[in-house]
Amino acid sequence: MNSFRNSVIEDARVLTADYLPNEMVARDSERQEIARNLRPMTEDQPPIDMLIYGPPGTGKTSMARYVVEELKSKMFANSAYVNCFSHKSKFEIFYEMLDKKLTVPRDGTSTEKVIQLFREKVRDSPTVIIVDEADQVVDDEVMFELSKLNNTGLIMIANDSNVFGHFDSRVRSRLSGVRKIHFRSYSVDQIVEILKRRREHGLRTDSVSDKQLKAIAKAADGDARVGLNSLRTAAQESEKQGNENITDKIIEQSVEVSKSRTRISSLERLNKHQKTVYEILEENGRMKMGNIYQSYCEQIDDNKSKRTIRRYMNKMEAYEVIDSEGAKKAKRYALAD
DNA sequence: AGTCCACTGGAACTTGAGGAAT
DNA sequence: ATTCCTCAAGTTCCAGTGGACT
Repeated sequence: MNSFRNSVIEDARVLTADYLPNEMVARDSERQEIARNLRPMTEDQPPIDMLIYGPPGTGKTSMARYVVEELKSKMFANSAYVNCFSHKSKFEIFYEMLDKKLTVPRDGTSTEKVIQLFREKVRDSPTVIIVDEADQVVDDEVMFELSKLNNTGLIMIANDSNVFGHFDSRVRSRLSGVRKIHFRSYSVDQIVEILKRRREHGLRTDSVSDKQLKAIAKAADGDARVGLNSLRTAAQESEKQGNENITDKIIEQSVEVSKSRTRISSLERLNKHQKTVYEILEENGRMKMGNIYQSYCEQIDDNKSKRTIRRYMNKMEAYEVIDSEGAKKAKRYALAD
């Protein structure tokens, strides 16, 4: 790829959060549990469906992909991945999981047809379906259809464990056998370990010290993605400056850059109404619902109903953009820290 | 300890866009 | 061209709950 000798970076791909490492740090029991639930597939039996949940940057998606790759190395199996943040509807979700795309974007193919095509695809080869950001799915039929499919295993990924709350009882009972697996935030030491392994494969080894990795890990606050982005940003910046080693100053800057970048990217996901709520909380600090909604209506012409705003806020809370404390009348909302 | 009511979240209903059927 | 159907997004309605206040 690059014929020049790089001063710091040896393999940039290794430093991205999407890179799938060949072993996962500190998630052994979770790995085993996922593998155990999929294992029946190797004996032609239906696997146990799963919900993996936990805060951002705790390795949920990576681990799911990791275990599925592991399974594929042991048997003939396929996998399908769909992220429901950008594909929310029944049509889009099934369409995304097909590998032969139809004429883009929509050629009048009905949702039923797309599901039928997916069924055909899955019929002859056992398939693990990874449904990322499953809490974005509003239509409970999707989960029903997915859980009904033969010859497939289902891994759902979400931020909180209560994603089925709004589904109807038929779907809930269908999903009642789903095994829930909790991914907790990483400790500082665990993030250091993750960063060390990436350094080993992606960087010239002595370009960044253990102590510096620890500083990055501390700032990442349990979110491995933030840690990895900080390290990559620091490495790229040093490279650009032609330095042999990453300096503390660059580390400090990169941590800031990457933290604000994550914040911005989660803010970019908010719609206009959610942004208004965000700004109100930013300005006023901790507030109760009534006051938030009142200010919101004052600031915006085409205001949505209170119920809708509350739904939006539930989402913001699941994505850790805002926080709440107390219950009922004493409940107060604020920006997440 | 009793009443009040702000807040929550489930459920049914409405709206509007866009494809399918005739 | 029109009517019908499906789907997503939002609204209206409402019962339950437990803090706040007396």
